[in-house]
Amino acid sequence: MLTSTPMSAPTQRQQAALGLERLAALVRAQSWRSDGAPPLPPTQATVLRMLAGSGEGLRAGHIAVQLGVSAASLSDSVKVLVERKWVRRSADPDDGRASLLRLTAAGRRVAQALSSPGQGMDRLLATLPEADVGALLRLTQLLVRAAQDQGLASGLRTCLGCRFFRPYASGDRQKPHMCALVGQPFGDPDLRVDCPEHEPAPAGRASDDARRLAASIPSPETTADG
Amino acid sequence: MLTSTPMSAPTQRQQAALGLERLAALVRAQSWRSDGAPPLPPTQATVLRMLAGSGEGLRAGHIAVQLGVSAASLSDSVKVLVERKWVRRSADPDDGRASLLRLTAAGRRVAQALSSPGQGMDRLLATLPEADVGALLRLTQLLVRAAQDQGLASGLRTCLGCRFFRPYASGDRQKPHMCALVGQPFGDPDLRVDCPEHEPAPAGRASDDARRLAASIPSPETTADG
DNA sequence: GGCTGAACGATAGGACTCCTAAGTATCCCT
DNA sequence: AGGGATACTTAGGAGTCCTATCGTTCAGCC
Repeated sequence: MLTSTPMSAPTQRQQAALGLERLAALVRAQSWRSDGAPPLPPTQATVLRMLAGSGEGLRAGHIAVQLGVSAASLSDSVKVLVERKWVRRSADPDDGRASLLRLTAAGRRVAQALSSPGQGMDRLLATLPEADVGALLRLTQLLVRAAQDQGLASGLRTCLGCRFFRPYASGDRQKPHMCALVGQPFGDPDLRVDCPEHEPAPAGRASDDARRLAASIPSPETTADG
Repeated sequence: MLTSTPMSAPTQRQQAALGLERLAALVRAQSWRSDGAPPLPPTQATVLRMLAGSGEGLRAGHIAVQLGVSAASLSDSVKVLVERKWVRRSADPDDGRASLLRLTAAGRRVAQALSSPGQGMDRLLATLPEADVGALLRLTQLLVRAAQDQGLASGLRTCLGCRFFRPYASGDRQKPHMCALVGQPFGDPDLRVDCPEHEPAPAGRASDDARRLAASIPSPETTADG
């Protein structure tokens, strides 16, 4: 009998991989149809959002690394954004070979519309209870971190992998983690994906943090209202 | 009052949205570099995996809907797969307009290599503790379900939204849910993304299930081993 | 100062993905 | 049988992404 699927029940990992892949496809597709805001191609939208989140401009290479695409690919997208007058190149004072990308006033307006509540992903996440959003945030960080470790992307400025990050160091249940830079406790919901103050941690420490964070489950307390 | 960014600290939702978007980009980029297996373009890989998971072939429209792309887009990808002799079209006995897509022997080999452990997403998920994989599975289902509700994708055969799904109906902690079709209890890790036996539930019931599942947090018991 | 190798980034050429619009064949309903 | 809806394909065009190559600049070295 040679059944096409060797096991009757696929493993949880396989199912999760399928789900994640499907979700990724939908997330990307979402960008084309964002109603209300101008329907931008997905990569362009992402670049605009990244620029909006970083006051003084970003280098092309930095963005390419964060998205896991080649410098050439990114150059394509930037070219279009420049043609549309949403992004401006300016010289990087620190490096004559590089240029800093900044939003123009028009670009800032577009970026604003993109990340306004009710747009894109935000609309999906609004359907989740708060505790789940925190859990999702933690999981995405772990996975992005894993991707980093495997050389798929590097240079992401997440709390995980930052030398100032102290997981479960505050003793506070609601805000268990600490940022050693600002000296303040914070919780899963406050984990940053692209923190301007980020400084990379030594490789060993980062993996260790990841393991500690991974072993925990967000505390049910925050769901009190069931 | 209409402030652009009301708070200096980004909300958890915005951070999660950023993380999800970044993760989606990485997930997609991953496909190009899968080492060991042939580096397939992401959409083609996804289609092959879907076909591998469904014994008797799928209709083009079904796949398009699951991926959230237009029928025309999907037709493009299928054309390439057929040219490469990995997929074969055969007549759908039930509908003369449609054709069923099936893997050829060669296609089956490729698909197998793609989903073998250690490939693609599986490698990322292997870094997570088991309980987190379960949590991720649940979250992806909720989000995919939310996407369905918003008309971004329909036709996905997830447990959520299936008329046989009974969340938290078994009383068993480890396997709290029930599938009314097979009459067996199962847990978060067993939730299906693309179940062949799926039958859609009435709209109201589905949303209700989603809410119940959303309100819960995976039980820490499954992590016993810290 | 001038040379060399590495790094940043742009361009060229090609493949893949995705869209809308329009066309063909089939199905289903009246 | 006729008419509208449905499944799918084709055509045309834009966006994304790759590798390979090139020009510029930086950093280290003579």
